Amino acid sequence: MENQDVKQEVTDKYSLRGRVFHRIREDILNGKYKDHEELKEVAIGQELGVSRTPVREAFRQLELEGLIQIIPNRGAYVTGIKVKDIQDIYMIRSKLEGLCARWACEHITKEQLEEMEENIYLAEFHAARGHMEQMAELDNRFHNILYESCNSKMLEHLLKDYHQYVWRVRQQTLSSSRGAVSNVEHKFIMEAIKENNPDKAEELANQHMINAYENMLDKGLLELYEQ
Amino acid sequence: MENQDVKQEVTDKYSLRGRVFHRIREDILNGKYKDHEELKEVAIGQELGVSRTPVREAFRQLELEGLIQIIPNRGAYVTGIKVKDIQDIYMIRSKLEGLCARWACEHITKEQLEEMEENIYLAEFHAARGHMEQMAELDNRFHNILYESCNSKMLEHLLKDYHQYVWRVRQQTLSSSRGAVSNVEHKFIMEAIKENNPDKAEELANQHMINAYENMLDKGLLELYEQ
DNA sequence: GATAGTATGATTGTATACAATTATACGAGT
DNA sequence: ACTCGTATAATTGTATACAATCATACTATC
Repeated sequence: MENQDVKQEVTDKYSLRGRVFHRIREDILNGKYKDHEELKEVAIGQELGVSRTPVREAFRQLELEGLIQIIPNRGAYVTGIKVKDIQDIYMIRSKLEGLCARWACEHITKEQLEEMEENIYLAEFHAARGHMEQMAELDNRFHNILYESCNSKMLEHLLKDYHQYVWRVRQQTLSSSRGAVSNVEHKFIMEAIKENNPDKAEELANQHMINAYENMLDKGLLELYEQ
Repeated sequence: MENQDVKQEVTDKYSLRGRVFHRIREDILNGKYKDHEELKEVAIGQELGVSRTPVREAFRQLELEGLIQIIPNRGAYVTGIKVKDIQDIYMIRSKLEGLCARWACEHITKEQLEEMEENIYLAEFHAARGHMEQMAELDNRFHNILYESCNSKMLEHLLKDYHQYVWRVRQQTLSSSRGAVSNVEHKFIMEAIKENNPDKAEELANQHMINAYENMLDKGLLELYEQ
């Protein structure tokens, strides 16, 4: 099954459709294409140097991810990131990361635990020096390890999706002072998993998300996405 | 935004792609296409009387839903329903239906509450007479009302997806004696929402899913999907 | 007989051509 | 001036043609 992801990456890298899909996805998430903007097949095809076919296939996928809305015989329109959606995702993730941490207690491998410890150790180093970019990357990686350690492809896939979705906001959040605090929370979560305490791990992961969310609110970071 | 769903239905009904998508989806979920079976574009196109283009677009969507796996330049292979996936989904849904019920306390409309009451009342009637088909439909509808009442398009969409995914299993479960019990649980959930008690509503919805899951295990209904 | 290499056929990936639908502009009628 | 209808342009929906890739079978070589 890990195979599938590898294959997927290969697809995305070498097929035009995959490249178009990821490119448009990025452009929407990064704000190049604004809310309600119309995406035209030929225009995007020309911009990327491909025909309409791979563009259309990419559109179908983007629609299923909720990033665009396709109206039959009319066109594809960007569905921008809504503040409400981000809020909802944080609450949903709160529950699911809790579940993920709970399952991780039983299924995490020695290698994954070691990588977590290394991750946290490294993050302490970079936090002390204010290396924001590295912090963001390490945070990213910590959560991905957690997702992979729960032994559920379903949950892993779901959480990775949401994680991606709020990536931009998250990066800004971590660029604030929360980086160090967040890392300490990671440490507690890891320790709970290590001592195989599912209730504690769940509760901590739960709270970790809520803290991140409230920090975001406090800092007014969501206003960037106000409509 | 409710508009979007309507538009989507129109697409699915009138576009070839939408029809192909739903048809293949059904066929996979209903077991016509077995696990690991290869789906060939031309064959399916001929069977449905369309060209490869709409079939390919449908494939891309099915891949994103995880129902098929596309290996570049090789083909599309059915990813059958795994027992593990169903188990995971029930646990994920347990958490999310809880969250949904919690949010419903604040956001449910008078109309939705009335439809819920009617639903439960009707279900009592059919449960007493052993009308399994109606019970399944009413259960379906109850959960959909709940999803729609939480005021979160994100959560609603997610829960509806999962609900669909385990539809077959669920129907079998309800065809057993649990129908009446399940309806009583619905009643309690509704009452908790009605009296605006989020903690209680969440806990009850939570447990409702776990009960459904354990009933499924007890009855050995998952063995139908054993690989 | 086993294996490596090659040729052939099947299948997918992409581009393009044509059909259907929708939006826009223009003009006639009031 | 306004509205309705029609013509035209733009855009998407679908089908098909061609290119690239992969699987299979056959043959030559050891």
